[in-house]
Amino acid sequence: MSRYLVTSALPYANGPIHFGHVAGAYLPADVYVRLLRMQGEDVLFVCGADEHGAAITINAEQEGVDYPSYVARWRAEFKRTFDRFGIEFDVWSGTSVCPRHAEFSQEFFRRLAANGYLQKRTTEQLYCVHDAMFLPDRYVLGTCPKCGHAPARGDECPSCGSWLDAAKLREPSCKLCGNAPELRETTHWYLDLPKLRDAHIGTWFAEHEWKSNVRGFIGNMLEDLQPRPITRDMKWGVPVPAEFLEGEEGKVLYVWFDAPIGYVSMTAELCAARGDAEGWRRWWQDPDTRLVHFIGKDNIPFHALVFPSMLWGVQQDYVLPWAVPANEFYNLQGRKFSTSANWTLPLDEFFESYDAEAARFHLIASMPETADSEFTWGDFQSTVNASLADTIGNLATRVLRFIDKHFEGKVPSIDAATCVELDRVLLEECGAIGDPGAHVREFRFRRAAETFVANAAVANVFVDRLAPWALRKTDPERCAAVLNTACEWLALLARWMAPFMPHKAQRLWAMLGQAGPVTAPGWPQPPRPGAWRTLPCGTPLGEVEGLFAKLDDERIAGEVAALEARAQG
RNA sequence: GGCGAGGUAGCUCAGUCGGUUAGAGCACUGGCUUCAUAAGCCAGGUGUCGCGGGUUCGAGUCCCGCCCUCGCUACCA
Repeated sequence: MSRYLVTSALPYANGPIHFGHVAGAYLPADVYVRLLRMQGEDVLFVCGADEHGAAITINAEQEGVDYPSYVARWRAEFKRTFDRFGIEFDVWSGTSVCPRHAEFSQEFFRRLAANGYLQKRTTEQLYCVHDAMFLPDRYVLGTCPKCGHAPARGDECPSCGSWLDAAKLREPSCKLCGNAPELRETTHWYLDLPKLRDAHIGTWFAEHEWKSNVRGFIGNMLEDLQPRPITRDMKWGVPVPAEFLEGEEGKVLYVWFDAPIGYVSMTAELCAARGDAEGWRRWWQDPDTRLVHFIGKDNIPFHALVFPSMLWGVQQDYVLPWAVPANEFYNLQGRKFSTSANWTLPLDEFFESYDAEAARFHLIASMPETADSEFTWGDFQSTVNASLADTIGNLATRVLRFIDKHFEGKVPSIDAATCVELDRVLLEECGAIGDPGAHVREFRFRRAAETFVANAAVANVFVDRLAPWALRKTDPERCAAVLNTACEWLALLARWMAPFMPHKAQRLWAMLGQAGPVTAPGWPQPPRPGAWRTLPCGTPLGEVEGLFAKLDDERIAGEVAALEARAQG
């Protein structure tokens, strides 16, 4: 048995997260974690908000809010969204409030410096006197030195598309205040990625298996790697350790340097809360740990290259990522999610009207696993109606209501010989049965969802073939045996359902008269004849209710219209 | 510009190391059934596998060229 340390990308505390983030980095991780737990693995699921960086300070100041309050608001907002989706981290924190975050981050910096993986460089950068800050390239506007187009951004000209050096823009101005910035010298530390690549990371990456998007992106980057600055001239962030400053003030670790260290410091926060201050080492410095980073594709360089380089470069026996199941992007009805263009699904309204677990399942079933994908209302309706309500929900009600009416609401009886016969029919003649969990472990979430639905469809075929409504009149014992078998299958479905839709699974479990958590018996082995039944005959069933409500066409059309209306303003 | 991914049925997509008549779901049509949330089951496909070449006994799959779509291009998360 391995130990799994699972992380989801730390959401940046500067704006709302949407379905795309959930589908890409949080929901798959939650499903993965729930499955591993049912399989008896030792798992820790870590996440928190990423709370430093220039964008946060600028927006907080524009709103006239202090930084800690600003990020606290987003931290709470994110948590609310995760709660509504049923995404349950073992620890949820934030890089500005996690107790030992600064300590860990500074320690990484010191160790990397001591091991010769940092370089100090002095460069000239544009400084805005009015805003009292060095300007990130994107905050510089000016005239493109190549094509004369204005305004061009400091990083790229929107007209000719060429890469620009902000310092070479003609007539530069600060995007925030409009004043002309001046060039000032500043000193920063750079992470020596080429050296780390040559020392170990290049080989490590080449010898490990990766998702194709990760291998493609990083493989390409490795060929032309530059040292990367990891400090900034700012107030908000983890201070550069004082002994490095030599009198200079106001330097902090670059947000992308300290953010992933949050995975470590938050693990330590959790362990400390459990009374084991050094317990984090068991997760981070024991080679039996499998470190799994769930992220969107925008985070690939950091999780598959920069952070591993840091982890290795400190020479403290940190484990390196075992898997980086990076997803692509999830769009909304043909366009990118966009807060500014109002192309969004307001979460409050969504959860007032729709079942959170149905949403979970649909996001899993349409996840951008290998290519960008999208949420469309039509697809959502199709998943809810065809897969969840018709195939799965209706299976439960057709079987259980029948039993309520004709078998006193108890699991009907079956004898050993009939078990053998019906096992054969169900398991061998009613369609292909797969293990959704096997696909989840391979990070094939869409296929896992598909397999789960297919497993439910098998039972519909079984019930139709055996036609218990006819048997009831001709052979009541056989009728009971058929319904018994259908109940057993429902119990199996409830367990298979649990990682995807934990509450629905629990309800189905209760409908079958089962006490305790549906997760308690663990993840089911693939059913084999004579080795899968668990229900004692005569168990009283619970109250039968519909698991999933169907969505009608008008309602869906209304949502599409509302989405477009919001975007029109 | 560079890099990457993709272009397969009306729609969404799956197709592993090249190997039978190219598959699934949805939608649609017909039949069966009546336990169930008007649910279920069975049956139904003439698809230039983006275009053009090439390699091969054999190409959706490999190679070359072209067209189209999208994303990324690491300093802004």
